[in-house]
Amino acid sequence: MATMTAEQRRRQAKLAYNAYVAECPSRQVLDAISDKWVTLVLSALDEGPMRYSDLARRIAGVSQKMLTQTLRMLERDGLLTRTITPSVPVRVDYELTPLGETILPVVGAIKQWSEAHIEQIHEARAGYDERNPS
Amino acid sequence: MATMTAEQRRRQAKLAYNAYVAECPSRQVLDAISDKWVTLVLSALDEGPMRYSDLARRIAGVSQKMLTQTLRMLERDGLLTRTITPSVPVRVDYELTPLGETILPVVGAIKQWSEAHIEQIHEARAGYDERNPS
DNA sequence: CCGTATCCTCCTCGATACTG
DNA sequence: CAGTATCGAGGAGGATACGG
Repeated sequence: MATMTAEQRRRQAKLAYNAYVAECPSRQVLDAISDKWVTLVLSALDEGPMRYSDLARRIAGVSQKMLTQTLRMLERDGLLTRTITPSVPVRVDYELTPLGETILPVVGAIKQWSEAHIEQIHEARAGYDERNPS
Repeated sequence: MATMTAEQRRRQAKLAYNAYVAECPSRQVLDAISDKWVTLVLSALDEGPMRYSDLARRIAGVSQKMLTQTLRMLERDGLLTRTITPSVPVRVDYELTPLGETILPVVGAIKQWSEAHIEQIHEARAGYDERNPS
């Protein structure tokens, strides 16, 4: 449309850019693993398969709702499998898939960088907060 | 308190666990870089210092508010510097610090894993959604 | 040019209660 | 045991308008 105002063109560009960013693989993966409980679940399962109740106990702060939601997301993304044993009472086991295992080194890299540099970050924050009170 | 109920003990444990997780270096760093605009800003600045308006143009989808907020966070964490030149009109330049540069490989690792495996994830999602309609 | 201030909306997440 | 259903508070983030 040649008759678009500059205003309209800017909005269009913004929408297009945001759609593009949303499709970005890095963005999708980052969104997935930055979820509060995801790394905790993945790390726990790295030590072997676990039942729902094991995970709930191990990750003490999580609510039932969030644990279930997190597990469903990870199952949907193919990072873990969910196996139901229809005994009474039922038993549900979760286990990392090979794909799920391949992402652990990435999480490990983040962990390593974090532990190596968190001190510097804290110092930077303290300095900044001192220079900028309020 | 020995007179605590089981209910109270569970709440205590949950609070303690959440406080512990909040302090975790990985958590803090993950929270920082998983922000929608952070990786885009860091990547842009990897190519060299930039003015505020350069960043705004380059990252087309961001609002002024979010761009400023993101830059302040990164400055506070010591990942970039902010230099004001009090000309008229003012000029503000942003530049990565050495610390900021060291985090780029981590972001790169995420990007690499994502691009290598996003296809598998999309297939897993499609399969899951087919098996679980609704 | 580089922001701040305000308002307003959506959406996440926890708490709680209930079920096969 | 392993969830689902519902509600409500709180925060993130965009739009808009204004300021140094």
